[in-house]
Amino acid sequence: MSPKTAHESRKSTLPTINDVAALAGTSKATVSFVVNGRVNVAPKTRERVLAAAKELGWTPSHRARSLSTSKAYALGLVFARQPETLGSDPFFARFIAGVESALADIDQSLLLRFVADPACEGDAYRKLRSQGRVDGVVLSDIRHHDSRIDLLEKIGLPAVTLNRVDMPSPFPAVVLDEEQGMTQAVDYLTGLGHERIAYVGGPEIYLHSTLRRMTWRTALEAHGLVPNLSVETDFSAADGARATSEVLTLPPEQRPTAIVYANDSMAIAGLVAARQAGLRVPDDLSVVGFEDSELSAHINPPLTTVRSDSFGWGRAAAEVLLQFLQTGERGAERTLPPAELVIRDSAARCHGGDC
Amino acid sequence: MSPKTAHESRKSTLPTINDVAALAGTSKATVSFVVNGRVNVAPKTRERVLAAAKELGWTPSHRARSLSTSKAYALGLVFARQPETLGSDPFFARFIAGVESALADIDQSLLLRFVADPACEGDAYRKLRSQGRVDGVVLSDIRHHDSRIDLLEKIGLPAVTLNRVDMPSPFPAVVLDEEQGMTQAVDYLTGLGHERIAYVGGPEIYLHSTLRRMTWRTALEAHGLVPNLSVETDFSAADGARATSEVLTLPPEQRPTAIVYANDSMAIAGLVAARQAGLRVPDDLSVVGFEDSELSAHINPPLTTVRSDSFGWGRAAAEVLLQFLQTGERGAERTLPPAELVIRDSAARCHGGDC
DNA sequence: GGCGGTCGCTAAACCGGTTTGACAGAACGC
DNA sequence: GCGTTCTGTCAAACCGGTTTAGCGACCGCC
Repeated sequence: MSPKTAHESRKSTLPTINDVAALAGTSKATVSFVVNGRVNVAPKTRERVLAAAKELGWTPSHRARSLSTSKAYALGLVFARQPETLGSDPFFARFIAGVESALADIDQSLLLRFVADPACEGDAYRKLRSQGRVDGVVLSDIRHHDSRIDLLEKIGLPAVTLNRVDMPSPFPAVVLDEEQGMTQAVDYLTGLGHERIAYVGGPEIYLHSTLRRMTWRTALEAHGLVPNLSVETDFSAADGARATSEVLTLPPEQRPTAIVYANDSMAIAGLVAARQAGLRVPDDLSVVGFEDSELSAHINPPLTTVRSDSFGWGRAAAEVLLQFLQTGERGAERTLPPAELVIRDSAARCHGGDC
Repeated sequence: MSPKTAHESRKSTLPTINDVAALAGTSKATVSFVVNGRVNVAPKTRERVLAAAKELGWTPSHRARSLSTSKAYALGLVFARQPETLGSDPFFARFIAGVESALADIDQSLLLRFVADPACEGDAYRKLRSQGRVDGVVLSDIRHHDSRIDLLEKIGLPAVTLNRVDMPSPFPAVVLDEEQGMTQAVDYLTGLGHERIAYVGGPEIYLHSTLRRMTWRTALEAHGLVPNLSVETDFSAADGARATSEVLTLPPEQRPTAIVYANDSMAIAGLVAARQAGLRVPDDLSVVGFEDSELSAHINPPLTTVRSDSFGWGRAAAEVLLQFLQTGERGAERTLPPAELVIRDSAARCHGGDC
């Protein structure tokens, strides 16, 4: 660590706006005006200030700026899930990366919080608000009549919701149509001749779980089929395997010839369970996943699945929330390109049983 | 939104320390002393203050506290990876959840940043520092002679490194011995009679990639075997499959009878590729993974893999960094329980070829 | 009774920005 | 030539905490 230029070696204290003002021979106010592009500042002065800032390597202190403007310049994201289940969920990483990408561009940041106990969830939001750490929060994993909506409205913490909620909400939503992908999946399977198509879904406490199941149901009914085969799981691979085994123990004439899963982990685990039950995939059983994880293209057979742009969803969520914070208007709903079926090889023409 | 009690409906402005002081009939200083458990405050006064704070629902403003103490109460974590590769990496979610768990306990927070371009990496750290958004950073994915060490020292941003670095470092390290798991894996395979054990590793720019490979090499040599089968990948499932195919095109007498992978995604993709090449797993080829992803227990055959406690690693990293920030002393190195081989069914006794 | 010391508390300075109100000086209108 | 507006700048207040210096009151001691 040889001494560098004067300001780089003085590492104990960062330069402040006062240093810049002194060097530029102006007042703090002028410096502030310059960096914020505010009122009229003479071009010559502006340049002197910018030169001084550059020389000192000064950037406005986020802390001071945050205090004086009463803004946190950060958004929050509270996950009420076990880290275990997040690890295998490709949505998670992609989504937060998307949020982050929108925030980093404008020097804001993302504050992540994990809570195990749903009871702690409310406290987490309250604390985020009362400590003033975030300007708003992104609400994912929306539940039926989600109590967070009322809570956030009460404590005055703005939010954006992932997809619409099933109640009046003062907050904007960013909508990614997953129904379309689900419908495509069912249509695709019926097109292959399947008539008994099961659905292995996520926990019904989540709105999206129910929505996906209802879509599956509606799509089946549209083809005159009976949606009587659905199993609820906790989203884990283990539970996906369990659900699969369960549904495959049915007598052959009731047993599904195709299964749609709520995520790829379960689809893969289910596929394996089916094989262990003596079925060939896709010959005896067709399998369709959801989310399109990295691995799904590399298993055998490559997994047909429903892909959605989680990164884009995260980015859009951040953008919508930021705009909501600025304008205070819910504004027009932001809609993303719908989820789409990507066809690989895990589903095939139905030829067994009574097809 | 019916009006609640007085202070809850006054949602536009949060209570401040002045409100609390006024209600308790004391000065701001006394309130500050109480919440920080500082100098002597009469028990009666303390209670009055606490009661007032509770009644108003007051929590010290993070913003103000941050400015006056010149601390950010946040740690940073910069990932120079594609979000895609993070999504499938179970390490990522577990690790950040671990860091978060340590921070949330003490009302600090984690600031995540993703950079695509390595050139942007330095800027990200500089900005974090000059804006004063974090008190320190966690350095993961350490590279050979990692330039970040010098950079952080120069700009005066404290850090903790995941495992030791290969150069003099002023920063503490939190060490999780992955070599032991790798050695166990190789020992286990040789114990099963394997003599040609390949290694499909990650990018050699990472210290841990090289370290794992060297450990594989050393372990083989300890058994009198020749470590001539190793392939470098980019950690993706696709590249794992590619590497596997590559190594399996060797003539039978050179072809490996077992492969150790640097992560589970590659192991699974590799396993599938091997089958497509006409090999049975584990009969013709044994496969060992790394990381123990959720799915690995649910594929066929269940994957034998090396498990490390990423959550604990994250938590420990945060703790070590926080202590480093407080004391300024690197302190004793923090060592975690080593990675361990978990034996499932993807490796078996070698019976083919010249075993 | 005088004195030093401790206890409990407060006023005020400070952290580093933003923002308001005022004020010179130049430009302008008549 | 003088009043008026406009420009560019700055001093000072403010955001909401922490921290220091200091001040009465009370204590014990000689």
